[in-house]
Amino acid sequence: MENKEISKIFKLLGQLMELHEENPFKIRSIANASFKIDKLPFEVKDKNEAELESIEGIGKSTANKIGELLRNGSIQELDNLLANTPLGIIEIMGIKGLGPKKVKVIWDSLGIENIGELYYACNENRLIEAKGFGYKTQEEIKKAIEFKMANAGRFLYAKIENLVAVYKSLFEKLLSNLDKESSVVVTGDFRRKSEIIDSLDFLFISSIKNLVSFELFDQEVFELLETTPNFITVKDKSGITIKCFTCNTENAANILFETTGSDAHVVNVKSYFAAEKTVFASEQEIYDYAGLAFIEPELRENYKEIALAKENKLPKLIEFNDLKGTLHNHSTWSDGIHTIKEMALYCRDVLKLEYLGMSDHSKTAVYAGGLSIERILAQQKEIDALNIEMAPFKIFKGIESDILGDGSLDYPEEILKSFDFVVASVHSGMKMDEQKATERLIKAIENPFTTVLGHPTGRLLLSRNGYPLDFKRIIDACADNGVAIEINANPLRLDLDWRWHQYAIEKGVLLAINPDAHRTEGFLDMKYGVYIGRKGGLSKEMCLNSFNLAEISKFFEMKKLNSSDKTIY
DNA sequence: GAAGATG
DNA sequence: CTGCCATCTTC
Repeated sequence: MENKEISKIFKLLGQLMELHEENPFKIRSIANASFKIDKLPFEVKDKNEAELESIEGIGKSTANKIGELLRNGSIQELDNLLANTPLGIIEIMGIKGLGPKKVKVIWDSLGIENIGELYYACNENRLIEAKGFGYKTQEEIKKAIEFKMANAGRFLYAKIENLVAVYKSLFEKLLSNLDKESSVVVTGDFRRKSEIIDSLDFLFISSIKNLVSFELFDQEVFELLETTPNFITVKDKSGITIKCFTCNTENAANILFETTGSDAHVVNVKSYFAAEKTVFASEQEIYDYAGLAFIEPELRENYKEIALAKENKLPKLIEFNDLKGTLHNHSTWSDGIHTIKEMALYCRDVLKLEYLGMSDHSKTAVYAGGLSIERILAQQKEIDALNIEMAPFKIFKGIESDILGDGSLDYPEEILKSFDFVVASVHSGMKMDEQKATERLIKAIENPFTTVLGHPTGRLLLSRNGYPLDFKRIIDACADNGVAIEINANPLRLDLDWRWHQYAIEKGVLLAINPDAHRTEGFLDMKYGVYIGRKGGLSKEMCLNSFNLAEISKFFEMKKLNSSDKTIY
């Protein structure tokens, strides 16, 4: 069991204790332990109880509970609480805006025990009757429920990556019993590397007709949704839809092309066919037949890729190895769990990068350990020393500066001046309308010290919509001011959305694949940033952190040179 | 810790 | 009715 999971279980335990009004001191210690465990730089499962007890913020009883959880896979106290709490109540606690206190109020006073009832109560305007609830809260909750419903059964790419491999090998095994020559390939959303996956699609290639029936599946695990002779749809326990297509080896290329989609792409490619034809030896042949250059699966979204293929002007898509460094990362100076040195060593020795951009949180982000001016100066001293020690590897001094409500950055000019680069991002006031949010961002972009615009919309996929933006104006402003835009590589963000990459690239705006790492493993998220950049048509030439050390040093210097003859206010 | 909603 | 403060929740 990993720290993240343990932390989540303790969080739930704390919430349930609060829901059942247990001793506030005990609740505090459990909540505290949850927070601490998530931020530990080592795995709790590798330590014994005595070692755990010596961790600041974890006492004897908490250490015991961790031990119990690791031994038994459960905690008795939690099981008891769970037995006394309807499942629906626990689901309700997962809705944004509702913590244990408020959930208790609606459970007790309105008798609501599941999300359906809660939604009904919102629609009947009954929630405002409960103490602590007003019209605005009711509408927020209603929206949150609608958002949740609309996203049920959808999954982040990164969340189901392992599952895809598991199912693929399972299906391969099942099929090989029937046909030694059979093969299974992944198709659909996943093959196109969509940021959100609505269904896992597999293509079974075999000479046997009507190969797939529900008998193939473990009916304890899968629920049948739909079946036709060459197609079956099932749902697994996690709620994801799995589509299995079958074809023979002769039409495999065609069916792979069609099931990969997107539908609009397939239709558009076929419109280039001189005559209807379905037998191809490979996808390459399909594109040849249409008079188009081969189009990588992730580009097949009918977003100009066909016009580019027609002119043979498709970009050479970026690859992980094109990245020479990484910008926008956190350390123990703010809310990261590894020191600058640990982060730097990982970049240098494991990832073989040439540089690391540190950008901890700025002072307004107090909840994330944002840096006071004094601490910035101290951090920069540490970086200077590390740069001598680790040369030629380079650590750039940066900051993730909050963009305040009025669009200004978080420090006075003389401090902003001290950084090699500044990532400017919004962390507060996320409910602005399009006009206000756009003006605010443009003001931050026009700040001469802004180097990179961080996670432009603030979205968290499947959990929170970003604020609305006029993307054209934002990107145009970046082009005018020489500001790069981040592709935040955290699989939950992937923000800037790939649908805007082409426009940015056309305007000459560089995109930075930023992991936003809070620990060494966080750097690996850059893989997802690369995937989504590829989807947006990003080449290494337009990626800021594909620049080598000399190039990016020059880029930062030029930006600073330009900013020195401008003033902010 | 600040900010927004509520009472 | 207003101002002010306490509580809950999020970032």
